[in-house]
Amino acid sequence: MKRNTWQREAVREALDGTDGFISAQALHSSLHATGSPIGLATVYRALSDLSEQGEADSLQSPDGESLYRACSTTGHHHHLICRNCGLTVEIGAEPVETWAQQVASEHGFTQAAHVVDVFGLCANCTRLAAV
Amino acid sequence: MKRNTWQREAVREALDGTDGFISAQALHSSLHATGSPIGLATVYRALSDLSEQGEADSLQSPDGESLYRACSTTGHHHHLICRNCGLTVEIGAEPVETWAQQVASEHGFTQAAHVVDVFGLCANCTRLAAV
DNA sequence: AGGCTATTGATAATGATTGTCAAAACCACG
DNA sequence: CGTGGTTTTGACAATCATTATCAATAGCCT
Repeated sequence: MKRNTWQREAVREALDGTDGFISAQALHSSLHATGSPIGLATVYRALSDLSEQGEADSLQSPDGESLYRACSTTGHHHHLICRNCGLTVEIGAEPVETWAQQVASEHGFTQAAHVVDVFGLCANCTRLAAV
Repeated sequence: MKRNTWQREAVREALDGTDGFISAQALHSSLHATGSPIGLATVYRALSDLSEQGEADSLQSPDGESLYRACSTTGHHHHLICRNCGLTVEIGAEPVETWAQQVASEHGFTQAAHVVDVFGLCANCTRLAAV
């Protein structure tokens, strides 16, 4: 059975209060900074639970870390991420969904899953970078 | 200056002779299996070099390993990968390219890059899995 | 309240990747 | 064909994120 603990709740809230993606390590530090004695292993467990239950999304940073994010929509969606400031926009991707399915079946593949993330510079960072 | 060594050549050839993506570790084992005394660190270095020079593509497997592949086309393309046997098909993704650009600009993002990979089970593995 | 069991957390273990550094290999050049 | 200066190699240690271990704790049901 699934039990409710303050630790899990703390992780959920910390995620909610964070803009963009954050690593398990960073989230743990952040919690410690606010005085929470939560353990690192617990943060990892809570995050992978949340991710499994669809309450959080996860992706891998270019250098191999797993990053997590609390997502407002529970359905399937993708992300548009500013590579400079981390700002993240949730985006639907209907055209991509159908395209992925089609390409997969064209080649005889089944159980197609896909990784689709768009990295760029948000309007703000674009302006700053132009200077 | 960049020097040519048989080790670098060996890594390049091993990559060429491999279907689909392969991890640095696996490539190293594979080389050892053929009698090559090449060192693990060297394989890592050679792979990251090849990847930087655009002679190889790299991506991260769902469990965080870095995988490499020699790609036939040097242009921009994506991959359809069998998550069981590693079989890989290079796919163009025109619809996705335009979609990504469009979504990015809709949100004021510039310099949009994207990660698009489709994982599934190839026809063969699908059949095996059905048993 | 009592008991059963899931969860926690400190720490060890794992596993991929990168750093270190002396020895060996490469590449002009004479 | 040697020689010298540098790059590259490779064995091994170090790092870093993540996962496993396991006794102690804390939830939840009755």
